[in-house]
Amino acid sequence: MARQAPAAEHDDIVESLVARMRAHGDRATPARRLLLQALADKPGHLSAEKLAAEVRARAPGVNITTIYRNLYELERLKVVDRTRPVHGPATYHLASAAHGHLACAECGTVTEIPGRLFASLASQASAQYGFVIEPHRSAVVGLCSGCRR
Amino acid sequence: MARQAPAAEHDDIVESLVARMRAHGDRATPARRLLLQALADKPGHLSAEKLAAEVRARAPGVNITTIYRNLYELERLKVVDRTRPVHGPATYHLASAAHGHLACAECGTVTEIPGRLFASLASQASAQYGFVIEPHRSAVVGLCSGCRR
DNA sequence: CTCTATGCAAATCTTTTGCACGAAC
DNA sequence: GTTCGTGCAAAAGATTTGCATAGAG
Repeated sequence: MARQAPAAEHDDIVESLVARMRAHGDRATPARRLLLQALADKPGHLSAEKLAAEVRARAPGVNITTIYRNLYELERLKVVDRTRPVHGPATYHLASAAHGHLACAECGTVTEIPGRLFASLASQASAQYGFVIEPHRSAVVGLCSGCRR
Repeated sequence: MARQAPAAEHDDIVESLVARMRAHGDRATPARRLLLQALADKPGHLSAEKLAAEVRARAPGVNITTIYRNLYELERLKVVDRTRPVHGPATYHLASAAHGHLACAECGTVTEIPGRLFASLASQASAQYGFVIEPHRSAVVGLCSGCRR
């Protein structure tokens, strides 16, 4: 339902995130709302440049610098996750449910997988190295089913 | 033993890798030998710039471009692995025994761990997504024991 | 001698920073 | 009215590319 209004569906998500920012003393600006909306609307992992394009579709004046500065702040607040693919610019997405990433070295595609697949690795890394892994920030490199052969 | 001649210890490794390159039609140049030697001598994960410094210690004229071009070729031949840390330039190291990486998001340290810790994740990624992971090319992000608290 | 590898300079791509002005509270 | 956010320009950092020449086979 509401197939014609995909953006509106995420208004509540955006507002709750704006509230979260304000709780940290950050102000609620149009550019921020639009950035959060772009992150909420687009399921995939987007680069700063792509996100800027999304924001500009509604507010043409927004500079890429603003996008970077807000992404940096959002990352600090753990609202968004930043992942670096094998090649090209870093990608960003809302820090949703626990999950990890499979990044294809060949085609660059990033696939989300449930965080529980990291359970075994997580317990061993913790026990043997005192290292606490954060799957949502990690990209495990390899070859996807399409590029495998 | 041979504590005073750490570089010489790896001469055979370097030569076998040079041979491997020649088998692919690549020529054996001084810059390449020195790059491979730097990779063999230094256990850690080094950036192109650091590797250039190592090479220049013995051959001052070598350009960073040459380093990048050779690293690209070595990566293609699967002689070296390339990993992208959370921040900063990509790092390179010899593709030795199967292993993975734990990259601390706080201090940037990269820790090598045995590839077998990825066994569970590997089998599930393969079974459920047809994705073949390559732990040696992957950096699992998190917090190291020192930065954890 | 032929073809690859390198040096050098310049371009490209991604991200960060300084500064002055405009907007949120 | 203060303080923070943004635009613009420029810088910085990392990597790639074009071209002429030096060097390996």
